[in-house]
Amino acid sequence: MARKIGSNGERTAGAVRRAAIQLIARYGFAAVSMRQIAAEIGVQAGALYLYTPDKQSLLRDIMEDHLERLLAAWDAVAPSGASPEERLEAFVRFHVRYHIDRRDEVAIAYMELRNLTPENFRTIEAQRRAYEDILCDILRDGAAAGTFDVPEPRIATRGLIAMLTGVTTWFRRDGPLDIDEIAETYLAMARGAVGLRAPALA
Amino acid sequence: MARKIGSNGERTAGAVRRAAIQLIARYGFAAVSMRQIAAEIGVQAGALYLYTPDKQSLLRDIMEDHLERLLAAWDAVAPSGASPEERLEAFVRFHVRYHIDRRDEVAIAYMELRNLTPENFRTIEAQRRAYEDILCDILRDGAAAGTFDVPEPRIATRGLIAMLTGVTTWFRRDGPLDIDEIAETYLAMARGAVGLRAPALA
DNA sequence: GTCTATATTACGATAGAC
DNA sequence: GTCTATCGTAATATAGAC
Repeated sequence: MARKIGSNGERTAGAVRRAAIQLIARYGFAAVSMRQIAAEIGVQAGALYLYTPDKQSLLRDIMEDHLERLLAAWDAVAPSGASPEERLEAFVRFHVRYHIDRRDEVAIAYMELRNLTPENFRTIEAQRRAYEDILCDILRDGAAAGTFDVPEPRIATRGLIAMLTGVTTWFRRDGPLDIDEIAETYLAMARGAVGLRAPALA
Repeated sequence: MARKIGSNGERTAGAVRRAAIQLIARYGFAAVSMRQIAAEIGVQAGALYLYTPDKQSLLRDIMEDHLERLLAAWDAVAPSGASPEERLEAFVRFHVRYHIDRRDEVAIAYMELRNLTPENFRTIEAQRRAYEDILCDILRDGAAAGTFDVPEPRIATRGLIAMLTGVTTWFRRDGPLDIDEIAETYLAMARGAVGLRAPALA
């Protein structure tokens, strides 16, 4: 969806997006009205339609941008020429940190799939699948190399991603553990789940 | 919520509940209207209010009944006097099977928490926490006995439950794997995640 | 026990003034 | 670029006939 060119419009466009993400993550797409989003940023409901053709497009754009950024962020840190074990470690640490940092978008991407039109769903689902395939390839390579014990890579992939993503439902910034400690705890579980022993120190 | 005494009412009460569960699981609580639920069972919207005082109570009752049944079902199969390892196995098999069998209720219990009033949320959250504690106690006992390697039992509990419950999002009855095979795959991952080696046969 | 009819409120989206 | 005003529709819930 095209952005308008005016001066204040740029600011408002961003504000619309941020307010929509926050409100939809908290209350759900169907429960949030365009009026609520408008009120959150201090404009009237009609003004929102300068920045989105309709409510559905707002949801699709939020999810699409999130998944594009997620895939790009992994590409930027993905280790090349590393062993499956090293790639798994990098993926777990990346996933936990990224999903905590973008909790609202993550919650929307996971919970609001059913509020997409069929056409929009296909687009988003393909992106989600591309992300899933990153981990699945790591598991397959590790199984092929004999370092992982993973008889069903697709099931293991979904199990691990569900486990890791779950952190977004309970993590609090003021909790007893910081992000790195949590990531290491999840990493130890993920390593065990694919049949790797604890690293040397233990 | 009191049930009416009439003859046809008994049947309709059950139909309301079943239709509500199915529709809310599929489209989400906020997106489903009382008219839709009524249409699904062939009555007018007004007739629903013979069986529930309002839409919110319908949601609370669905979640409350589900969690009560879940806790009762575990009590019925929970092994007594067993080792942490045996209890973990029993829990994983129970959880996977029960959550596949009651997918609609499970989806509602996990996704619609934010649509509960604060008071209803507290009730449901306490039940959810009681279920979580079952697994957490198993992990703590295993860690205390030295058979599990679980430095953070609460995090491990949430990770495992998220992993196991994820099965409800992709399982298809006509898929290549039956429920028992899937449960064994998840069991192997869960065992590894808590630091148990694969059982003898491998 | 269920219906029709309705009160009341809110929704998404658009039109036109400024 | 934003506002006010509004159109058309649909929501939850209730009242009263049958």
